[in-house]
Amino acid sequence: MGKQLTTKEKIGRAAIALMAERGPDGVSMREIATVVGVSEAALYRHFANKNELIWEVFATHYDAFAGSLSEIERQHDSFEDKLTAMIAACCEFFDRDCDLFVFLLIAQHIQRFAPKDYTAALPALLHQTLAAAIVTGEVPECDVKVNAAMIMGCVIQTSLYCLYSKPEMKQMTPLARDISGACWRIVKGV
Amino acid sequence: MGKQLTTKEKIGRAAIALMAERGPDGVSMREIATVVGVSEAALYRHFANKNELIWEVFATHYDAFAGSLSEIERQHDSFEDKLTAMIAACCEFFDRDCDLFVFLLIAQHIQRFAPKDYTAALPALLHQTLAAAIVTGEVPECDVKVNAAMIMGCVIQTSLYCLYSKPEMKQMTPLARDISGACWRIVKGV
Amino acid sequence: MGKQLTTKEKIGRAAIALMAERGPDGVSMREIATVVGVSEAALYRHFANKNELIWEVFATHYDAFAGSLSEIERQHDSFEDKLTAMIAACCEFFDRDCDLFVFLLIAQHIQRFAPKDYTAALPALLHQTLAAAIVTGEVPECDVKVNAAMIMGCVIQTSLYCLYSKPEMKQMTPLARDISGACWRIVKGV
Amino acid sequence: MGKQLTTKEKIGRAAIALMAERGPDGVSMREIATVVGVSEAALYRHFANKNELIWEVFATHYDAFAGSLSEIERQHDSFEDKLTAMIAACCEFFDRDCDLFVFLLIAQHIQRFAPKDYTAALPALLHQTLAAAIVTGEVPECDVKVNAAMIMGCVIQTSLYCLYSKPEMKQMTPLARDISGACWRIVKGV
DNA sequence: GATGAATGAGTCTTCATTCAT
DNA sequence: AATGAATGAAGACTCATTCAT
Repeated sequence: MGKQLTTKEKIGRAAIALMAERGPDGVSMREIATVVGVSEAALYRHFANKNELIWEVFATHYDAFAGSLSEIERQHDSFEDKLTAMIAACCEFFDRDCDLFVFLLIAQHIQRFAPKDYTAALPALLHQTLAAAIVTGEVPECDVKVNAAMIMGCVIQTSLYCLYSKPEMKQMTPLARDISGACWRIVKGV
Repeated sequence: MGKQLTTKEKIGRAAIALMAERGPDGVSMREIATVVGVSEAALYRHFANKNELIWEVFATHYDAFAGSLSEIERQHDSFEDKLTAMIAACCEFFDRDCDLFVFLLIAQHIQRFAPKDYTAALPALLHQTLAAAIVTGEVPECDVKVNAAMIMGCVIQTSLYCLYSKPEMKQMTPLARDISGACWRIVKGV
Repeated sequence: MGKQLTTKEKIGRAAIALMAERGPDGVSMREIATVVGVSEAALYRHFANKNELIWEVFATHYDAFAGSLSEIERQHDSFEDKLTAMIAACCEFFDRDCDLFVFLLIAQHIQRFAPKDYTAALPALLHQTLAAAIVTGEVPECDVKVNAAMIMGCVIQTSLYCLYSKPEMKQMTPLARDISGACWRIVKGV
Repeated sequence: MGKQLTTKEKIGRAAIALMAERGPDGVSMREIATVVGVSEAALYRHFANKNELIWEVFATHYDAFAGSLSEIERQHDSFEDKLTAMIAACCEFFDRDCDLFVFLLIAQHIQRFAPKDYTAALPALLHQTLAAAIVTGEVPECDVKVNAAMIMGCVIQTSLYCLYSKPEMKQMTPLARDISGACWRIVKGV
């Protein structure tokens, strides 16, 4: 049960799968329609145009993912626990739905389709969490944004490594402890 | 003096500038030609087609950059010095020629245009350097590829942060010490 | 009534008319679209590409024509009657739809667009008919393929003569008896 | 000796070879230049433009061939001898220089490049020869143009048969007697 | 909800041709 | 004689989008 996808959801999934691989500009509406098995015109019954399709699909999943990470953050007390749990969640997410992970976190060009005042929720979450940890003295004073960026970099780049490792893609979950350990050392300083 | 660029070089620069921003698929030959100030057909006297233009421009600069990093690596003795110097070089490169840096290191989709047997020189360089440091005991045993990926992630993601920081782009060079410190802690372990 | 052509058929007719005159390479998709009165893009809803357009149009009509000749062949008993009737049919065809005749029989380059294993049905029909006549003793032993070629040559070249005869094109039907007489003499030998 | 071709001659030969296969519209100036081994611009030092190149190359060889056939015609007395010799000459020509033969006699579209008042010398020669034979009573009264067309058809279509016969092209010379015999029967009537 | 047909603008690419050197 | 660089026009084809049904 629950496997019944609406046409709109199918379109979203197809867009994600295709664009994870080739980016928004590399995927045509025709291609998406073909994969879904509907006519091109049908796409326009569900999304006003290509831009809105991309953005709506992105925003929906991005918000959901950011929300779940935020939830995880709230469920842990120490910064180290928060960090470890969030990174573990990212790794599990990658292993569960690699296309979506890539689409959300790696296809940078997606930003082009964002509304003017859009601010990315994920970096923001990391900033706050890190800032709070500085206040509590768990981690020493540091440039919050730079350190948040490095943490994201550790996760994203290892994902890319897993993605492109041949002959068959590697799993991220086994690397979760290594990554969170490294990130903890990044912020913990000397 | 000496700044006389050939048409071919101008085409390459235009392609880099445009594609750094929007990726290969987001830039048309017409656009490149317009920026350079020549006809579209003129591009084809210098590059067989769009794919070759992309790849030749990428490979030329990528090889040069990888070569210079390799040189830097050779000029230092301890792993910590190597790492610090290489990251500093990356930061200076970003500040000096941000478009090219982005085109080379961030626009991942470029890989699509690579010949079959292509292997990226930059990760390879990091792998070797790190592996050697493990042998000498400078850094403890670890998964070389994962740690190399995290180092690259730290550099790339902070670059992205600088790139998108408004109102005006930030410089990477002031962050060089922070980044190399973090990377050193990543690999040095507990 | 009944003359309502679908767009696809109109495209086919336009292609035939234009290519009969100038050959496949001499006619652009734009030209065909203009003649039909649709956009260039519309052609691609009906044919995958130019090659397939050419080949599908050719094959459809060629098969139909070969089929009708084959039917005529079956309806007659003696070889002389078969030959006479088939040549008469060719002449009537030319007079009825000169463009199509030229497109099918004269524009030799069409063969370039054929699938690998394609064998022309018309020469094959002539070969069989002639071979059968040799078996029954109606015509003396001879090189079937060479004689079939000469028969086709008589029809095609007189068609060309009619086509280019000025001021106004000549009719083939009045020449039918002359041509079939000549062809009969070719094969009957001394 | 004598194998030293001028650049202009090389261009002509290249054009013939390429256009015999794909027709004038199927061959680009670039292709010709590449085959000859000169730049495209060099072609324009020898021919004003593509049309003139095609026409000049065609006219030169066509006139030469028509002249040689005309010579052969003059060297024989009876119509049967003339016919036999001319057809033999065609067959030898085909075997000696198939590309040129095809370029001259089969690529019909060449006519498009002819000057306004151009009249084909080869059909004219046949017409005259045949008309003269009617006057002398060697062949019975008949439509000169139609019969000339059929004779040409016999030669051209058998050439096509040889051209396309696989695996390796057939020779025309062995068929010369068959063809001239057939042509003689065409015109000799009952 | 969905589709087939259509389109104008745009894609990459090739064309014949020119011209300074 | 020859060439490398250039170009405007045209080539085939794809794009996102619309609309009558």
